[in-house]
Amino acid sequence: MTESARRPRVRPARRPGRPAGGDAAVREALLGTARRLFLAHGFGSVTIRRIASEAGSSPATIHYHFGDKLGLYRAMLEAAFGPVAATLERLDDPERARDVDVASFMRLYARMLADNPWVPALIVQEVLAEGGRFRAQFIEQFAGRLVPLFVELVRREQRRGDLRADLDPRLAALSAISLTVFPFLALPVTSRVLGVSASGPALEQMVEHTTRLFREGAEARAGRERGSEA
Amino acid sequence: MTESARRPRVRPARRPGRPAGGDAAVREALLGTARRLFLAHGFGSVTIRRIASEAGSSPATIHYHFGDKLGLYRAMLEAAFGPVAATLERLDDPERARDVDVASFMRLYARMLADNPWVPALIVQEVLAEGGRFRAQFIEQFAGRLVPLFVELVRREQRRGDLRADLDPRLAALSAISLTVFPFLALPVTSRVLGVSASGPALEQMVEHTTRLFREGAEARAGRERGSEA
DNA sequence: ACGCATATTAATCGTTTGTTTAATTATGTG
DNA sequence: CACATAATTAAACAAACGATTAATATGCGT
Repeated sequence: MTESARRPRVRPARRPGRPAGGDAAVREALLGTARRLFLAHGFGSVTIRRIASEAGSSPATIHYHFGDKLGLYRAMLEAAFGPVAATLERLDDPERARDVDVASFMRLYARMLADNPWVPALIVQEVLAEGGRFRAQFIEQFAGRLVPLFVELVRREQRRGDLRADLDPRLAALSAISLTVFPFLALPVTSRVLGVSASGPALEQMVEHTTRLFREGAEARAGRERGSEA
Repeated sequence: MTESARRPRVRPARRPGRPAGGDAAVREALLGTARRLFLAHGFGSVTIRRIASEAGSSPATIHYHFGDKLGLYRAMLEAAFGPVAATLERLDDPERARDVDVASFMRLYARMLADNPWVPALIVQEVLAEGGRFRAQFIEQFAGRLVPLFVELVRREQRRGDLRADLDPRLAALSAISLTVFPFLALPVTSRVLGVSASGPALEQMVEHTTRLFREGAEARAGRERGSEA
């Protein structure tokens, strides 16, 4: 009687049972692979088989840890937006928020985006895109607190006389955010057609350019006020 | 012999055969429905059954007109980006391009986005998003020609002495595009957290604010030059 | 009128999908 | 060292998917 009569024909790469290396690395691997694949192809175009396979696991393990595909997706979002939440926490502290201005805010925000390169991509795909599954939560948790904070900063600097009083604070805040965020969102295009980068010295150069353009475009100067925008 | 023995049990809403109203309206309906659904839910999450159903047609008709799901998708993109192509044509004409400046370019671009509200959404989902199926084509057809044109406009105004000579023309062009495009991309969020709109008088107000911020942030003024950004 | 080309659908095919179940192996505890 | 618990897999399921085919009805040139 040959060996193959008793054993399965092909020795599988991994057999059932609790693994020896007892830690939560499997969860992390699944979340990381899910982030990469959902980002690269979209929720509907990624199968849990593929996620499990590329994470060195199986579909049933996803079910065990996250319940279903949407559960894995939600857990991935929760983990991936962590750095954004951390940045917001730092600004909500009234102690620190006192001596922050629009320019330093723009710098802080740009560096967070540069340090976590999947965040711009997630914002594009899950917030800005129609049907993005994270839009409502993003507005509630982040945009709904961060954007008014930006507007308030502009108002404060207007009262101080640093920024033009005839600016609509909401439009000015929107412009500051545009100048800060869009270059990261457009990186896949601009890196090809402009050769720009958003890391290393090029990042600092870009942040410097951007904050200066906003500052000089919005600052109060003698004999410059026109009819109010608001 | 009863009638039901010869006929199908239920008279279907529509039976096979070439329809009476003989025109290409079916194609248009399919393209429009596809645009709406692909935009709302993403390529992978939309079934051709649903597109056909909501367009009042059948899956086989999609196969007849477009070959397969990807063929319908590509035809939809081709049709939807028509206005962008038209705008680019207007600017590539050397006759008209002579007396256009950065500000008027920003205005033109903003109005095109406002007039075709699905264009920003498509740019988000099919160009900026990772794995966007239109990215390469968009770069080749639009961004690759439009962005250098923007850079050239900045350079021209620098030579004229209208814009600061120490600006990096590529970063300045990027800022102009950021200020123009981002507000449309972010509309789903900003309309909720800022209450901004991008139509009617609010659009003109936004364009006016944006062009002025760029102009005054980038214009040449006495005693203002610093070390070159380039 | 006739007949070929055009446009449409119902029905169905083979896959692939997300999910579930049952079996299997390791860990931790008393 | 037994035994409950935790973590994993192979296998299988029903449902849904994209695609195809054959039938069918209209339009149109002759």
